[in-house]
Amino acid sequence: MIRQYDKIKDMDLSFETKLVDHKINEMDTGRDLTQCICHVDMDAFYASVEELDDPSLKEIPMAVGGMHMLCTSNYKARQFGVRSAMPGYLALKLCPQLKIIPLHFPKYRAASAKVRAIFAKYDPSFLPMSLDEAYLNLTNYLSTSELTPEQLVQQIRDEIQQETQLTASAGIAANRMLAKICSDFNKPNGQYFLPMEREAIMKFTSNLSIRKVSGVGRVTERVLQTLDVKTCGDILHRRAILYRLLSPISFQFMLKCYLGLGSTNFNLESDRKSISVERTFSALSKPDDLYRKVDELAELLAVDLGRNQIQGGKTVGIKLKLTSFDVRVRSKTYPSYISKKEDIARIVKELVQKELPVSIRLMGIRLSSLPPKVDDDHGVKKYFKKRKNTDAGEEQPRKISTVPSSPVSVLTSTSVTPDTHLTASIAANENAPSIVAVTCPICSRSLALDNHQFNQHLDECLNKVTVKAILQQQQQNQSPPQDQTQGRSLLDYYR
DNA sequence: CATCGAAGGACCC
DNA sequence: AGCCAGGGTCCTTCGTGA
Repeated sequence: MIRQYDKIKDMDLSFETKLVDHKINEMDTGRDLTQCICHVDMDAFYASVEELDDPSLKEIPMAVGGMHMLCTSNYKARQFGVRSAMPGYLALKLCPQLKIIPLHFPKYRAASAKVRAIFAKYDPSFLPMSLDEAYLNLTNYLSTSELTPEQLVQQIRDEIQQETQLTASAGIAANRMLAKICSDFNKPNGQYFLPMEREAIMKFTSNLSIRKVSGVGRVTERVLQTLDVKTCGDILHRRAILYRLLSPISFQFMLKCYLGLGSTNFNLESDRKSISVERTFSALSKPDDLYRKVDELAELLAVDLGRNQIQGGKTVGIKLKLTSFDVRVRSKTYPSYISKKEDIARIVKELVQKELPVSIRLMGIRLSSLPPKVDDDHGVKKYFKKRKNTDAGEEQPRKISTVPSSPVSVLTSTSVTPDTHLTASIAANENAPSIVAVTCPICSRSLALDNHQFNQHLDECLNKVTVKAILQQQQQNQSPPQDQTQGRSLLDYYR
């Protein structure tokens, strides 16, 4: 798939560059710098809570979790390289004297509740992401106080420490994406303030490793690395290439990274989409053993369903991790909601049966297509919420994403072979400042212009029409372009 | 052909 | 100095009903 890149990399991408620049400009000027968002992250949360109960743990390397996997480690243990999300056996190799404490969720929940009570004082609609992490919108509070954002956040963190004896780190910035990154900057017991100003933000992102952005993991990092993109600032130089290579959604995401854009609203009305249980065990392959596991899991899931007040789900799915570590996911959707333990078990067994013979080390079962949450009000309020949601999303993740054809179609649709067409005209212009007949790829008009005029025309055209409108127009005017770029998703590069 | 369901992944905490 | 566990979300692609 790198071949796709090789093909593109030597091409003339001046048109793409223009198109992207226009898009960047649009996004840049639409920037919202009015909000003050804070991301608070408790330091080594589970481990710190355990240390509260047993202060002697502070003096030794310690981690919380199980032999299979650790959730957190204290800072003593981190000196040995013991990190969270590390299997216990490996951690013990790194640090033989490591003490591993089992999880005590009720304790963590209690500590979390105290912290959240503090958050609520400063932002009643704060957004908890997990027990130890939350976003706060401090804009309102700041408007009624003399404090600077930094002073206010210091105050919040002091309060947390007084109330719980636990320390927190925080990031303060114009949106969630930036605040999240900032909270990592002065990690244990510190905070970082990124002013809500364009210049400061652009400077910040220009040298920021792309990997710091939430949503960019190992795979994406590697793919981008092969495209010479290491920092958010690098995205600008590679914008045309990225535009050609990535899906609209991925590309939009890249531009946001470059510009330091992120969402500021917390009302993501997130009812859950699925509920599941899964367990790892020593290899099983006998059907009877598998079915017994199914019964166990179905039982657990049914209990969970009840505890979460979920009526049921229309889609029943299984996940099998083979002893080879390959993963198989299967699912089936029904017209009515499935909720009873027996029904779940029966359907799951059918799904499992089709996979036989298998030897697996993990089995998971899942219910999705859950019923919409009916929060006891009729019509009006729901309608209101919906509206609020859509108009608040002025910078939602998928703006150009609804375009079914690829962005490349802008190019491919106008003339038979637009690339050669464009480059031909430009090449001609190099030889002499002659006037060449070209077809504008945007408005589809035939033009007799020299290179400079043509570029000017492009600018005008781009300013008049939004990218979306362009694409729509192209779509209805043109026959479907034969698109040789199939895999523009990041993931495709991996194969 | 717009939609949906299924499968496969990446990623997050 | 290996990618694990368990609970999720979201994105993408493909195939199939219309």
